[in-house]
Amino acid sequence: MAAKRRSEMMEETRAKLIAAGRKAFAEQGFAAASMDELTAGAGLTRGALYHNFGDKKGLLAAVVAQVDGEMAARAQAAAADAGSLWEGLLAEGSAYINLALDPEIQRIVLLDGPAFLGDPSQWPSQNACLAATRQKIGQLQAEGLLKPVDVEAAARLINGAALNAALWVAASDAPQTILPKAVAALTCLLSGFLAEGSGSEPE
Amino acid sequence: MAAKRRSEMMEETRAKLIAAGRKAFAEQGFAAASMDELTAGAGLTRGALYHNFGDKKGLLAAVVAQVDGEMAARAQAAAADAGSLWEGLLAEGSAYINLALDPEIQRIVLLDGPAFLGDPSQWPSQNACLAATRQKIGQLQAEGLLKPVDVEAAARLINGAALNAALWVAASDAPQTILPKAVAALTCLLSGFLAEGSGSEPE
DNA sequence: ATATTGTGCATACGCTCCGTATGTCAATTT
DNA sequence: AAATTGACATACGGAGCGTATGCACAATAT
Repeated sequence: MAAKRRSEMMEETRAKLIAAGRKAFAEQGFAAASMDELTAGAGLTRGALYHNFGDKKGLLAAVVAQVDGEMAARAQAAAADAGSLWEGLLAEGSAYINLALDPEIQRIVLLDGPAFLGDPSQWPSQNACLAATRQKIGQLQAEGLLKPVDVEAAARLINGAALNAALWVAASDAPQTILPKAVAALTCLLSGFLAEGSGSEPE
Repeated sequence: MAAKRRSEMMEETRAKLIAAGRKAFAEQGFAAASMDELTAGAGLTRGALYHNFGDKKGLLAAVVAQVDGEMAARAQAAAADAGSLWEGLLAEGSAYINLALDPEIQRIVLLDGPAFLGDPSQWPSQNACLAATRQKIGQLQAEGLLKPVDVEAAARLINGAALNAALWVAASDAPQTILPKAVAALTCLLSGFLAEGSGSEPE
């Protein structure tokens, strides 16, 4: 392996720490994860961690930002091949439920994130998922397909409903049987935003 | 003060610990709260705590159960003087948003609760709030006013949407101006559950 | 090329906190 | 009244976080 510049080394250790943190936080939860174990697993010590991220919560923030970005990408992908904008919103909604079934996402982003970093809308990563939903709703509203509700409020409600549904599905005995129920209920809920004679309603 | 029986003393110390825990968890969060300080504030030691609640999470569970019960009572009260069952559901929904604005409820029940005790539906307190919503939805559905969605799913979605909206409202700069927006959006969402020609739609 | 400075990270230390094991004294039992 | 139970306090050990300090190497200066 060729010699590396200092900045490259720095980025590499950051990446290693984030990867190790992601694994540890997902498996044990943020509170129970030990910084000593975590860093040792990455071939480093706590010194590197405090130098790069300030403190334990700093690493959590970095991990959350990474996972959040991946979530947004996956949700966008799910909504990409939808016929209409409205179907795109529905697809994105059910994609959120599916995303939240991922234990890693659930633990890190949905449970520990809000508990230790506070409200998601104030995270440095600025919650890419929420931004995507906001944008879709804005478009739909501009086309007159939705009732005139506050865009931000609608996005928050949708995301909140989806992630809570996912927590329920994930904690149940037979996730695969009640997952469709959750998606159906979410679709139902979303139809409440539709303007009266928009013509976009399913059948 | 007259002498007390042993069981009465026991209940009294439990109550004192729960009260102290409730205060400490609300002000500092569960993770940051010190059991030594907490118990000392109640004129006791950690010995009493471990004897009565097993461990730190045991106390959290007890506190959550208490607050959860109060939440359900307040939500029921808000929905009590509604004209119709449907309006009752709407009132309950906006009541949840208002409840979640309470910093104590937010911190203990909505943030630390799920993070440290897991999914609310599996709490020993069995989430009285959720049960109330479930029951209202069941009634409405029996009367044919709602689309045939899964009752549990609908209840989870509604509660999730409401609490997330509240987190958003609470973290904002001007809560009082965006609170009505959140309530309006929730009302909108809920109307998605209404059956087509139910006649219960507002105007 | 040698010296110097700065930086990335490791090591060492103190402090706090949790959980358990043990002790103690009052209340109940017989 | 002696014994036993149980509620709570005290004492102990271990672990973890954050900081202060040290070290080695890279980057720049001369």
